[in-house]
Amino acid sequence: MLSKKIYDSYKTMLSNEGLKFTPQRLEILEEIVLGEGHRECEEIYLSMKKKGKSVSRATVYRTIDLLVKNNLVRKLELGDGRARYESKLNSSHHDHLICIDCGDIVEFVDDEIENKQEEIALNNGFILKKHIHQLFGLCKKCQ
Amino acid sequence: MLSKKIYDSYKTMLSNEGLKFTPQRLEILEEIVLGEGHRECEEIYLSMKKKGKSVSRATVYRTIDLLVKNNLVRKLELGDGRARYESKLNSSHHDHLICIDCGDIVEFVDDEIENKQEEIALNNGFILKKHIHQLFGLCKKCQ
DNA sequence: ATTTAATTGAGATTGAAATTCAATTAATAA
DNA sequence: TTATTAATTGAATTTCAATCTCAATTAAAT
Repeated sequence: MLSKKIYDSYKTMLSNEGLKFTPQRLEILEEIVLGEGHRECEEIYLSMKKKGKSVSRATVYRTIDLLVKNNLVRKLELGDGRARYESKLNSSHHDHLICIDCGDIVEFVDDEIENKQEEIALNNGFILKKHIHQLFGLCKKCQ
Repeated sequence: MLSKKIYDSYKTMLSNEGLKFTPQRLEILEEIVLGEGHRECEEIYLSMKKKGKSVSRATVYRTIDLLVKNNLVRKLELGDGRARYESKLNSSHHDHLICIDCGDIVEFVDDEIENKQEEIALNNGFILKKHIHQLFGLCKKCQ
């Protein structure tokens, strides 16, 4: 179950956007925050159906877009045409190391790289807004 | 026109893969090597048609996949659902800084980041095969 | 309780990319 | 050079994730 803090801030966020607080919207955030990370829309949708939730693919897609826009969820594009999603509420910023064989995902952060990125943007006259940094390779099991 | 060196190595590559050296395959590589970088399949296709080349979308898609697979062309996925392509023959390795407003692309390299990436992979038991590193922000004009 | 505008969901649509298959063509051998 | 053969091409079709449509439903303000 979602913590009161998250529950309330979600309600406030929706209210601020002039949107309604619906059972589907609540259950989709709940599914993402409490469930596995790095899942695609279809997996999230199927997991909810399996639990007997009344929800449609269209609403999952729409709500996830909303959550991404409001910084509650992070969208991962791994280049295979299907986006993955993970909650931003239970972990801090990180990038991803992905096994090209088994699909396993490891999270990493490197402060030096984070700083370098800012520096590079600055040196080119850019204001950095976001970045995508993904390392692809073979994990221990797959070598 | 393609240099003899590139022309010959392309022929060798195709031969090694048991593939035929066709006018379409030659002209598609020529278009990518001699034309603008960071273009999508459709742009490459239309540019060729404009020049009166006899080629189809299907062949452009198929040949580009082949060129990417053989390391002659780099594929860029910027998260908007359309892949961009650039020749790897006229420039060395680099990553990209992209303006989220005007779409302008600046290339960058940072040796320290390159090393850090290897280190991170190693520390997690991975053998690094490739990486995607994209910085998104506002360029000078768009701030 | 009523009103009103937002939301939902089944199904249709979109668009980039991949695939099909008959006609064509490159490459090898005669 | 010609014949043979297997690969290639391209128009059209298909795929698939994602988006959109619109009638029915529902949250929330009055």
